[in-house]
Amino acid sequence: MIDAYLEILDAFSPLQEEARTLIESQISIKDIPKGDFILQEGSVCNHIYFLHSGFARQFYYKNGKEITEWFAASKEFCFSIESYFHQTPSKLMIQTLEDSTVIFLHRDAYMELSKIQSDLSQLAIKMFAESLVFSQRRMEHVLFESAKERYVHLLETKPNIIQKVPLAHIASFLGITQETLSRIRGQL
Amino acid sequence: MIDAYLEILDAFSPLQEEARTLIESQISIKDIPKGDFILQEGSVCNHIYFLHSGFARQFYYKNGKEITEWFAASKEFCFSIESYFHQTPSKLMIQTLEDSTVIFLHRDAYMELSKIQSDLSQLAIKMFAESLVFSQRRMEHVLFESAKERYVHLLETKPNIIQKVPLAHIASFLGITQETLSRIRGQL
DNA sequence: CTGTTTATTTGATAAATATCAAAGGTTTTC
DNA sequence: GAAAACCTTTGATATTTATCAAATAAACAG
Repeated sequence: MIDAYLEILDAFSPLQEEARTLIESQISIKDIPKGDFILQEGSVCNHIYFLHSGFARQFYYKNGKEITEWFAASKEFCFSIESYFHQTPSKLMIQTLEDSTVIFLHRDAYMELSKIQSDLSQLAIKMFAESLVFSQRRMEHVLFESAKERYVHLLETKPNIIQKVPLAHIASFLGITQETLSRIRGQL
Repeated sequence: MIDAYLEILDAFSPLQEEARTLIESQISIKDIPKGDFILQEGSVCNHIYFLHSGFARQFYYKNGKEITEWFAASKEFCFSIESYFHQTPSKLMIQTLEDSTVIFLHRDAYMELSKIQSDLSQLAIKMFAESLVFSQRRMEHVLFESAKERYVHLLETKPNIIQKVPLAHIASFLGITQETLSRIRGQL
């Protein structure tokens, strides 16, 4: 399990033996049953989470409504960007939608090690850079595509999401209402 | 001029003397007259640009129309995230809207130095992390605020933009048409 | 299974924004 | 300082999406 994790990190940015050993020393693994929280509202996000298996949803409350910000599938990462970087209480929650196995990479330890081991700092740079590219692209979709186009795009990039997630969550992720999404689906 | 630049970097993430010296060795400074391009379409973005003075606009073409992605004011940074990280030809252009003085930090040299000097890698991590937080926040505005709210928010964060930038650029940045923006202004 | 909750669809209407067209304003340029 | 180019506003209408209300459909618990 850890090997698979290290391989995925290595594919991002190459890691020598030393870096791998350091990472191994700073991770922990937990099984989290369906419906439980990986990150709770109000607590500080001190880890980057990797879903070894399972499926999770990131969401927060806005005007009393749940807003889904992101879905993390198996072999993907998630964390609260703002809480992690600013060390503030998270308004974001991360909840499993299936029984999941999650690898926790501890922030402070990782940050410290990244100062003395350049493979680790390069990995951090690469990961945050890729997130930034990704975030930028999503912005473009949100600004210039219709609700229908965004839904189609989501289906293409996360085809299995439909089976796993209630419509309302997908709608809030797309920034539209549930009714609109239902009508869009009717047209396809 | 370079000192002011190093101070700003240092405020992001502390830099020892060695790191400062290395950065100084990798920057160049250019005066760029109003209307000229800091980054042209099709060329690879090999620098992070810092506007020592002046004002610039980042934009690209989508369906033949100019879309403004961002404005960089004096003492701010800009670059094409995607071109810089993926080393692909930029679809984004950066054009000055005033006579400007720009400090260029060279990518490859910086990346190499960041492997051997941890202040530099920590600076990169910090800058990209902050960009990510910022991008995330903008996403939230775009998804859940009306055109009017976004315009008001822009006025609050960049109050001098109105004097410097034609309406059409602001409208495309906000993801709305020029006519809608004109009507919003009429209501305020 | 059967009632209850939860999720999804459908309908009628309202609000926000886009589109197309044209009229006024400003700047710029020679 | 008049013509041209550019920028901004205004009007009429169309489209997209939200809102509110209700009807089905599916999942779940006892």
